[in-house]
Amino acid sequence: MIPSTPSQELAVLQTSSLATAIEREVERLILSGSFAPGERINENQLAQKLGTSRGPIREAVRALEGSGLVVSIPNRGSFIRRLSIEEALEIYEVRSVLFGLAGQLLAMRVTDKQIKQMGEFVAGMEKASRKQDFEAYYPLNLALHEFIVDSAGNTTLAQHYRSLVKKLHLFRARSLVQGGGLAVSNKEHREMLAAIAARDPGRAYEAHRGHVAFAKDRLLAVVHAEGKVVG
Amino acid sequence: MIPSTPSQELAVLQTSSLATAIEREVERLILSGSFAPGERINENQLAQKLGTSRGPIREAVRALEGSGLVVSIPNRGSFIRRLSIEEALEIYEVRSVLFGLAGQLLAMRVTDKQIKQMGEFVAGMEKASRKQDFEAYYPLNLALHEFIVDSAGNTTLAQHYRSLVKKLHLFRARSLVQGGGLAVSNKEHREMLAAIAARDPGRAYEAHRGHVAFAKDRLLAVVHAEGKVVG
DNA sequence: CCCGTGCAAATTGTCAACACTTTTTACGTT
DNA sequence: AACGTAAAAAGTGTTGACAATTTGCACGGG
Repeated sequence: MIPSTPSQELAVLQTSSLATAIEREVERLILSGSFAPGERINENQLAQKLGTSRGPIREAVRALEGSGLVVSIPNRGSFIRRLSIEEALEIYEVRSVLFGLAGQLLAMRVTDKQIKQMGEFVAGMEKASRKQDFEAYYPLNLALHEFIVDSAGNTTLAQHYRSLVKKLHLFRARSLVQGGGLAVSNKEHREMLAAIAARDPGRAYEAHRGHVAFAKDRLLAVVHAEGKVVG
Repeated sequence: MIPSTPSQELAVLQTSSLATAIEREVERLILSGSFAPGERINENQLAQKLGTSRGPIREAVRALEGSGLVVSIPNRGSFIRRLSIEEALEIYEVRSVLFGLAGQLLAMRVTDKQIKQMGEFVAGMEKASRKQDFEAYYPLNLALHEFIVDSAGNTTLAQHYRSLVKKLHLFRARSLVQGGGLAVSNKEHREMLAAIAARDPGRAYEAHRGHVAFAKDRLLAVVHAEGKVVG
């Protein structure tokens, strides 16, 4: 048989279903902010926009509800979840131990090549930090975190970690997340790298857990400061 | 308006939808073993059995896919997930730090009444253990774990923890999970309780994390022993 | 006897229509 | 003008039907 060369869109449909493709698209719309927290998802409107019917839309929304990005109220509709500061802090707590575990597991199995790769990420962030280049910093930071979680060798851990990170995107004040300065964060990255390079699981756990826990503290500090100004 | 007294089944439908009710029912069927791992979920058959149509069934299955109890293959159907020993061990790793966090958080907020309640659970298990009464032991053990996770004051943590426990039910050899004896487990429970009662977060984290980690080790030991006998 | 081919049954994927609920709008009363 | 009420519009919940794909099975060739 002659192998066909379908469009990339159709290629996706071969391994997943239409509902899954819709789920990814809606998730993208939510995480990018196109769908604002609290906003209702209009099934008819979305179906028309994506050139499909309501059936697959409802399946996709149901899946998103399970991942916590959407809440459904019977006979009322599905709404983009609104994340309170308390919930955001809760998520940080859970995320911190998961990231700690990722560091611990990575320390036990890391290769020299992976250490080198991590070093490049950290060095790149330090460079961006010195130049106050936030645009360059952000993707590198994301890449380092993804790299650590993916390299830990525990897909369950990676799935739950990613789920938490996605949920955090719903937090209205997520632009504040980097509040507290890049220099402090870089220092923590250095300690993480050192612990991994030393292949010390306990030290790596603490360094990674602490990194997220400190980020939580920084967020809390910013929110508190904001609250005092506003109220 | 006169409040109606609908059947319990309909009462559920008021707060959730038919798809959610179906999701719960199918989840129950899976966790109870009525649906065996690897088995396909026949949409028509299930719809007829539950007196509904395929629409809500598909929504429910889609949600279960998100929680990892079901895997869907396009044009083939949805299957009860089969959990390998490697995946089970992965889950234990994640569960251990989550339970550790639960213990840590509980130690920081526990009331005297809660300490007393925990003590009763532990005492009950010790009693059941002495009598080798597994039937009495199991629900008490479950209750203690649920109590700890629910009392930690972090719903995100509780949700993810429960999701992991449900997934572990898919493991074919879950009957082996208690392998290693109840006495050892009770000793760990005592240490957990002592750490909570002392309101020592660090000690509580270690005691709780260790409890699940040891359970993982015991499972691993049993599986290894079994493997040697078989192969 | 084994294997591939092709038809038939079963099953999933998708859609459009209908029933029911909620929300909005218009209207009349106070 | 404000409020309550009722009709109309909009939207969700559910169903049955049709299309497309996969699976099971009989048949015939090697």
